[in-house]
Amino acid sequence: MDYGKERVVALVDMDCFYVQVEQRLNPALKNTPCVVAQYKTWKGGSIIAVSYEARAHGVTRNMWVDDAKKLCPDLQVARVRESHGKADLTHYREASVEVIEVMSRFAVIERASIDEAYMDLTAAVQERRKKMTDQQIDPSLLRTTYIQGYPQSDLEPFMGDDSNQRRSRGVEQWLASLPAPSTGGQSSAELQLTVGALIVEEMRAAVEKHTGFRCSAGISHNKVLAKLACGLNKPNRQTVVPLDSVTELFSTLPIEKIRNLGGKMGASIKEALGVDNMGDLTQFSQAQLGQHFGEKTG
DNA sequence: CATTGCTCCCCA
DNA sequence: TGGGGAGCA
Repeated sequence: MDYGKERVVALVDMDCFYVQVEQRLNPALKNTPCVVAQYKTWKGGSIIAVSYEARAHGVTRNMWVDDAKKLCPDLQVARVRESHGKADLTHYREASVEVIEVMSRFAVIERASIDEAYMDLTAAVQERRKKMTDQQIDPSLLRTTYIQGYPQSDLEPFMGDDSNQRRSRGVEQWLASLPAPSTGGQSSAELQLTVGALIVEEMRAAVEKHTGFRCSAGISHNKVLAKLACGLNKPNRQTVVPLDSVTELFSTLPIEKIRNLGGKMGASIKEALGVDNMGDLTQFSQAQLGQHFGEKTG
């Protein structure tokens, strides 16, 4: 039973979604340090979404607006609509529906929150592969894709640190390592992920075209890895996490970075087993985890 | 009062 | 059915 390679799963996450909604409404906010805040009376209100320009100044979610202005004096503030004295998020929910509608053209969507959705792309990948016959995949179709673990530096000893050049070399190396799509009946797991990434590139382009909103995405073999992948390169980028990259990725990954292990659960695992990294966990057997839920990661 | 709001899950 | 805990944004 080759474990966990059979599906292609993606997570799409809108970049600072509430900010983008406000920026579409008021274009003067585009490309500026700005936040969305709720309530006004206490310390200027609390911040619930932050543009990347504002993040560069150290502004974070949950900060008071008055404190954020100290870090970023020309910060612009959009306010959440209030009705009956409560924050009213219907505005953002409606924008979320727009996004979901576009994404649903490509696959069945599982809405995870107002700005995140999972999708199982396994069937869509099989369909797409039938149409692809034996063509090679052109790297220009993976314009915003990162392959975790690539470029392998031993193959690329003199690589600079220009980030798009590195990204691009990684994709080229990865594509070169794939078996030819036409050989054999069923494709490798790696090829499936690549075709998944192709579909997600197209989906994200369609979302931006029809809604104006940008997003990031992760593509892997299960929801936990897709979620982790999505966070590796933001904003407006997507990341493939192949199973072979997981060992290295986990070797330095704090347990609380894994979805559902960010709270007491993760803390209790650390204490009970005396470990810090996901990599340290692999030496324990399934039996030790049986007490709790059964999400596997590979 | 000073995160807040939402969602999922479990249990009475 | 609703409250409370947990996790997340």
